[in-house]
Amino acid sequence: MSGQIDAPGLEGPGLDGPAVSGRERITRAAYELFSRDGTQLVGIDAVVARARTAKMTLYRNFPSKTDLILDFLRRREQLWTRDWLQVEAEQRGETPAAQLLAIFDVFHGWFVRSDFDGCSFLTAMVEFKDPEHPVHVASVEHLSNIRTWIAQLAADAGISDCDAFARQWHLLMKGSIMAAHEGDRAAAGRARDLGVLLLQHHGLTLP
Amino acid sequence: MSGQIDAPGLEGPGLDGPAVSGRERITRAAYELFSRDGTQLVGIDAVVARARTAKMTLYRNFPSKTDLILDFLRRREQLWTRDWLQVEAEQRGETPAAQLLAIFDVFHGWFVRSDFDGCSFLTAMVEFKDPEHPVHVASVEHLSNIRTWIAQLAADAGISDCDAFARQWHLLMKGSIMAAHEGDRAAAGRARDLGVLLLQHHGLTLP
DNA sequence: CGACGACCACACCGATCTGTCGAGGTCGAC
DNA sequence: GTCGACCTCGACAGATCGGTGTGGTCGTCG
Repeated sequence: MSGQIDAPGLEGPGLDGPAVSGRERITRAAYELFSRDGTQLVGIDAVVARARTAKMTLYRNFPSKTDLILDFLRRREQLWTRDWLQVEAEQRGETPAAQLLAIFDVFHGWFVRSDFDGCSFLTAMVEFKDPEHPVHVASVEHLSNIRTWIAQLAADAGISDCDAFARQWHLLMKGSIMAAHEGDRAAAGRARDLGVLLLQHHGLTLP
Repeated sequence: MSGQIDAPGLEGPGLDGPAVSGRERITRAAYELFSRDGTQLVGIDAVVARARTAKMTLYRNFPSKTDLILDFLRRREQLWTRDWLQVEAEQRGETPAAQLLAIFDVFHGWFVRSDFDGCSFLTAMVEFKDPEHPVHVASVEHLSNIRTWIAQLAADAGISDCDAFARQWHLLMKGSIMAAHEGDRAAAGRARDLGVLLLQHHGLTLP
């Protein structure tokens, strides 16, 4: 039970772990603060204070705040994308098509959480609008990885031109997340309904 | 030609206008900088420098930077939403359904611009994640106004439950904008294709 | 034991942020 | 001419930013 993942990034021991020290404490503190409040608003001092470490400990492990943000995005991909979204969706659906739709069921549980914090990749991409900024580039890359997974599911479902399909499916995901940001708690269901239309358009019938 | 609007916010005289002074210069400078770079990254000094005014001129007209941002969002709704998006879309389509689809044609022309700067309402909403922050509230309000327009078009098209339809349509719009942020220049076409499916699902056939 | 390296606490740097103040300049109304 | 409204210019306040330096503490390991 305690080991079960029921929310993105909330698993594992907290910062009060006994033997957890140094870099790991900072990485976890940055994850909590960045995922909730974004990266621009949160200062180095806040990260250090939350990690209960010295500022020099941070700068001995990370060359700059930018590197800390990039590390956060990598961790986010591991905890949110892979360990949570992909595991949950593939667990809930039996067929690839059902797994695609299950993404929005998982999203629904995410959107109605009181501590819904949005997609860190989208947030970081918007925060760093300069397309050449490392954080922007990394965010686009992580988003692309999600799309690769979608494309694989689409291929398994027998959909031709699965790359174009994946971009459309991803568009629904991103649109629903922005709608959830606005406060629409039913956004996942709306995206799911559109997903059903798209799957039917590709000749897939659902149970 | 010169009086024709061909891009959001690029119409009208520049800052070099002769009799344009004071508050108006600041408002325009803020529009140019905020719409391109976001609101957090751009400082008061940058706005003042671009407007070629004194800082006191700004603070005599606006109580705080937050109020300047709120003024910018109101101006964005006038120039971008009403004068540009709504005018262009309703001009390109003859029927309400065609006007809805024309939104994505307009979006396509927007996405392929080299100076594509994204939706300021979405950007501001993400920049100020706190749901109670005045800028966040205002952004959600401006987004809601867009949806109201969509719902009216849907009602004119004879769609029942046009509010739910508008939320789905708006979801496609937001998803395509985020995809364009990622660099997908064909995002508008993908959203348009999904829009066609949605219209067909509501029993509408298109010319 | 002694050396080393990781850590902490705290002061500090220069830069930048929002916002304020005052002293003077320009110009139209009267 | 004179007044007053609006403007410009530059300095400054107070806070915070990312990032650095120092001095001292602790556990570990040769």
